[in-house]
Amino acid sequence: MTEEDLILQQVLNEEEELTEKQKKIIIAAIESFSEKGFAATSTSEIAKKAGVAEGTIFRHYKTKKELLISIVTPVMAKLLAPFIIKDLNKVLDRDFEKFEDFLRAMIENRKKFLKNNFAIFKILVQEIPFQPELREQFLEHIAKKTFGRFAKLVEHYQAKGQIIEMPSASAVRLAASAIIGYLLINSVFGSGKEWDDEAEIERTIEFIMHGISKKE
Amino acid sequence: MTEEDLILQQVLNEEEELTEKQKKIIIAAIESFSEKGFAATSTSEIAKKAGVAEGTIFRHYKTKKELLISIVTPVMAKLLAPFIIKDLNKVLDRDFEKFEDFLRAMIENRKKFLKNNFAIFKILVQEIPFQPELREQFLEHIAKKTFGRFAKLVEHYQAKGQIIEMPSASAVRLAASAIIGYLLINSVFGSGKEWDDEAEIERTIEFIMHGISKKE
DNA sequence: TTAAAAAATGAGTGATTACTCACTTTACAG
DNA sequence: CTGTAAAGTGAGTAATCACTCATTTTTTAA
Repeated sequence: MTEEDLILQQVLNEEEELTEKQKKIIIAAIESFSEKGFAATSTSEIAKKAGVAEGTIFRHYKTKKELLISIVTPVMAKLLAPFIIKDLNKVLDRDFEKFEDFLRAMIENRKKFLKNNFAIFKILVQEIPFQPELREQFLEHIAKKTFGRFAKLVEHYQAKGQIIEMPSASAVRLAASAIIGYLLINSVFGSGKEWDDEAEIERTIEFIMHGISKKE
Repeated sequence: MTEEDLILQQVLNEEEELTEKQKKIIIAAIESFSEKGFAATSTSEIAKKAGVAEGTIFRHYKTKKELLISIVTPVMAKLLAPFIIKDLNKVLDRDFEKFEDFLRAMIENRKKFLKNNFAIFKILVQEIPFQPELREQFLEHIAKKTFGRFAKLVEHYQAKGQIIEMPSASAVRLAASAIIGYLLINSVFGSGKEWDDEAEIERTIEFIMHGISKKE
């Protein structure tokens, strides 16, 4: 439970048996795709960066696109896995009495994930609009499975009287917008000293719960 | 005041005098860049789609990148212009008594803009991570000018007692996250019949004002 | 009507692209 | 050791890339 978040490591170790050269190819490809974009990265460049002959790439991956997909797929499958697939059901009835506490844990969890997998995440976001395979995977893994789970979670807290009545899809959208907005801005400005992270997290949670209007 | 939002038309008509062929090049380039991405689009493809010789492109634009920038720059400059540069100051003290009304107008305004300029907007978002010139322009036009104006607007409504006390930057971030989240999801699912647009707009505004917690 | 300027052309440039394949090296079971 | 399969190689492929330039067509103005 220490560093299950490092998807790169996870893929390099667990999955199938990868040769040393193959690992180097993956690492080099992630770096280049993230920096320059998929289409603007050449296979010769990846080979050079990986210290490998260009032919070696095509021994393991039939095409350049297949290399991309082999990198991005595990992120898809695990993007929200720690909470969703493993823990969400427990969370639902046991762990968090208050929705606010769930939000806090959620933000912390996804923040770590994003930090640990920023390069791969960036590739994913960049290429989804152009790669139909990726879009399908995304809809399958994220949009359907994950979103459905969150909807149920919202309904749970609605039943408890902590969340107002509205379609659960809308509630998920609104909360997710705020959290994703926080995560993205934190990933850009998080290192600056004007950014008070603790405070911003609390403001985000407070905002999701109570908005920004003055109570009277 | 009818269709000032169509940036493409605006560029093609107003700006400098463009030849017919040049207009066709711009239209073809926007289409291809939006569909396949900048790096994956070839100049020969643009020329063919525009019904123009490839050399004609390079008569007007020194490089392919210059073509990209000439397309995206006006969007930058005008992305939030209608509200910001032209109307925001008036709005500030006169038009909207309540912050909620401002939000409503804001959402409607930006929704139209996005709908009318979706292809160019997509290109902008896609290429900002890879084109330093675009990033600079973005910081100059959007991040600084626009964000500063919004911050002032928030402070105005804080002074009126309609928004709780918090750093104005944080309030802008939170409200903008909710609005942008709405706009993006609307641009994807907005055509489906499960999407009740009026209701989602109101929920978004209500969320920004009061969050999703049950009042008691 | 004409001459100069601007716009447009498309064949041609060398560089680079993703990918192939005959070959060599390495790993390992019997 | 030996044989076999997998891993790795890098020169070579045709296609495509962004871009050039000598030439032709169109526009403009006197």
